Amino acid sequence: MSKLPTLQDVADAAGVSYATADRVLNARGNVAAKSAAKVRKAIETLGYVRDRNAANLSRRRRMAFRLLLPDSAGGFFETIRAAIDRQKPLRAAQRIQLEIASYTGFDPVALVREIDACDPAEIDGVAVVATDAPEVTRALVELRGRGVPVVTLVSDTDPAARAAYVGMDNVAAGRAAARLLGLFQAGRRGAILPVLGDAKSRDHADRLAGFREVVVRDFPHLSVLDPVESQDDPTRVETLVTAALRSDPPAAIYSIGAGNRGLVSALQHVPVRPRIVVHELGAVSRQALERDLIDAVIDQNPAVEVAEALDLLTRLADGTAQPALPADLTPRIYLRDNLPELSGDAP
Amino acid sequence: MSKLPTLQDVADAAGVSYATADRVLNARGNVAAKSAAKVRKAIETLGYVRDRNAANLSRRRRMAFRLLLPDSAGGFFETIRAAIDRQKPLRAAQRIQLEIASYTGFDPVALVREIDACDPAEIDGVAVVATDAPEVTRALVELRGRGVPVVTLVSDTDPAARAAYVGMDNVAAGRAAARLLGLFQAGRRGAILPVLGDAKSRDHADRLAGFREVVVRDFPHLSVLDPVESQDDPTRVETLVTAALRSDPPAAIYSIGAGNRGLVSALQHVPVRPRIVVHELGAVSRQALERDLIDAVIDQNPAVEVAEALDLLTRLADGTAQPALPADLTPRIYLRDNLPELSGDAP
DNA sequence: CTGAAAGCGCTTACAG
DNA sequence: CTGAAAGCGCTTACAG
Repeated sequence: MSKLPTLQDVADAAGVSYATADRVLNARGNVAAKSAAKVRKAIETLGYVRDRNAANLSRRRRMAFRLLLPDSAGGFFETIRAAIDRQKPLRAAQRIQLEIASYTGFDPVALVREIDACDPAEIDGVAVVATDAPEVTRALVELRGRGVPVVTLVSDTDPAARAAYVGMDNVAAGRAAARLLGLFQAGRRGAILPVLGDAKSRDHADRLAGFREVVVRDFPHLSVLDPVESQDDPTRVETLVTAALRSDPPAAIYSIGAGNRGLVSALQHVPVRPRIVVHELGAVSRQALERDLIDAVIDQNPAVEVAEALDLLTRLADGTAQPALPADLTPRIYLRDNLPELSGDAP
Repeated sequence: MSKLPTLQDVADAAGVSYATADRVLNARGNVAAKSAAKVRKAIETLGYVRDRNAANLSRRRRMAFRLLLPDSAGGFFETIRAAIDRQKPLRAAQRIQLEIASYTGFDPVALVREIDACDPAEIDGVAVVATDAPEVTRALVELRGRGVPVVTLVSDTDPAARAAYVGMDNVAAGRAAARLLGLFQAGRRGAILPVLGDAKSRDHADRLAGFREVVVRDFPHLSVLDPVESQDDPTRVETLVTAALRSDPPAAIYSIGAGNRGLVSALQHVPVRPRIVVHELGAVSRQALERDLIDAVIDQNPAVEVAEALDLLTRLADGTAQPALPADLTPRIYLRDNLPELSGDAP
């Protein structure tokens, strides 16, 4: 373990005081050009790297991040909430506090209220499951104007309203679903039924758009049926899918929203089931894969997304250009063969 | 930013000295049962969480990890090397030094030499691309016996020889490849050609075994041809595939090893190409996806694996049960639609 | 423009 | 069994 150089070593090598070395390291100014040059050379030759933890300690850096989530119970946002809770010990040990604030439904007014409630004196960063509404954009822009870093999580909004979007590219996810189902048909003709949660929801609309794009371009022998809408309600999903399977069974189903439980129920006693791709790896979809009731799951690892959002906020709040950990948030494709081990992760 | 409690706060609340609070926090013993109870209660009620960074600083914790890699130039291990280099600034700022040691070929003797060269006085952890050879296992067991944490990376060995394996489950990868190609055939009969690098290499053998297992069980109408072996040489791959496509073209090809460049060349002017799944997302396979020369890539995100291995070693060397970041190292499936953005990552 | 000193929240000897 | 003190590598006032 060869000793790593400290700033004191740098100062000694440069023949200046610790304080001067610190001034050039942190570009605080008020240093003679000659001294600065000497320090810079010493940093270079010694290969000095600042100890980030010591720096943060002396700075008394403590961060509090607020995560703004829709209060929808069960399902996806429950998973997000669980992922946040699982991050708390890790972040607490780094003096980073995590607060969850829930807003009712996807109500823009409620969300704006929560955004406005973020006090720059208390909150060092905000991750928000956003919506497209202009009043939300306005509120976020204003929050950023007050100096609070903002990232959108899972669901994006106007780029001007956030430093970054941490979440899946839903258009890409739809495209991938189309590619899978298209290849599964192996050139045969057929119709695909999209089961939407809500056509007005941005992520669902994006997935459908990507899906259509690829089917039309690369699988012209396939047709996309008019989507049915379930409002993410499993019972409605079951009814809709059962009806579809009875009349004129489609060759494939692309389940774009939630309600996998209903889908699975509808499939339980079908003699020949269509090819099926659904979203979100949870207890239900996982079991459905294992029982061969569906073919593939497209997932946006919520745990990784949460971790990435927090890392990003930390770097933004720090101001300094910190190196990042690698993360790939592209849509993940799970078959029954490449499932991750269970870890209390699935809702 | 409500002030987080320090150990001093705990000591005050418990009515003992800082040192005593520290003794119970760190289970150092020599504390009266009554004092210990008071401290524990104070920790509980205050919600005290130790500042890990301050602790590490005062401990002068500096770590040096050695990564033992085969010296094979180009291709996969080049990517691993690049991922390690990209981790250096991040780890250096946390006082963690990274050293790469290369051993020739996959030669067990050379690897054992490198393992034995790890001095417990200098090295706080070792990540090794291992092989199955018994002498390697022996050397690693001995290294662990000297108190050095060991994890295997990318390629595993006897479980007794390491604390954990960080890498892809190659059997699962083979299964997933079979599932994809099986579904792509949509019930039609056909033959699949496996293109191996080296049948004696553990990871290739595992992939092939998983592949066969799923084809036999779930796609009995498909047959698996005798694998051809390329020694991961692109030119050989090209020759072998060209020959196969000329005589009796298979319905699909599963490229298990390296040499994607050769595969792509062979496919360049084929009128009707087979369905194709290959391994490792790199510049070549990426472009092949985009040009629709292949259908899917199965990838084991090397950058994430390296990060995970280093995190694991840090936790092992620390001794303390540190909370971990989420990571999913299961085989990743890329189509042309869900590719990650380029980031100088691909070889 | 330059420097000496206190303090961040811990751990580690050292003394009772 | 208990406590007081120094020090980890930085940053932040404060004084020249």
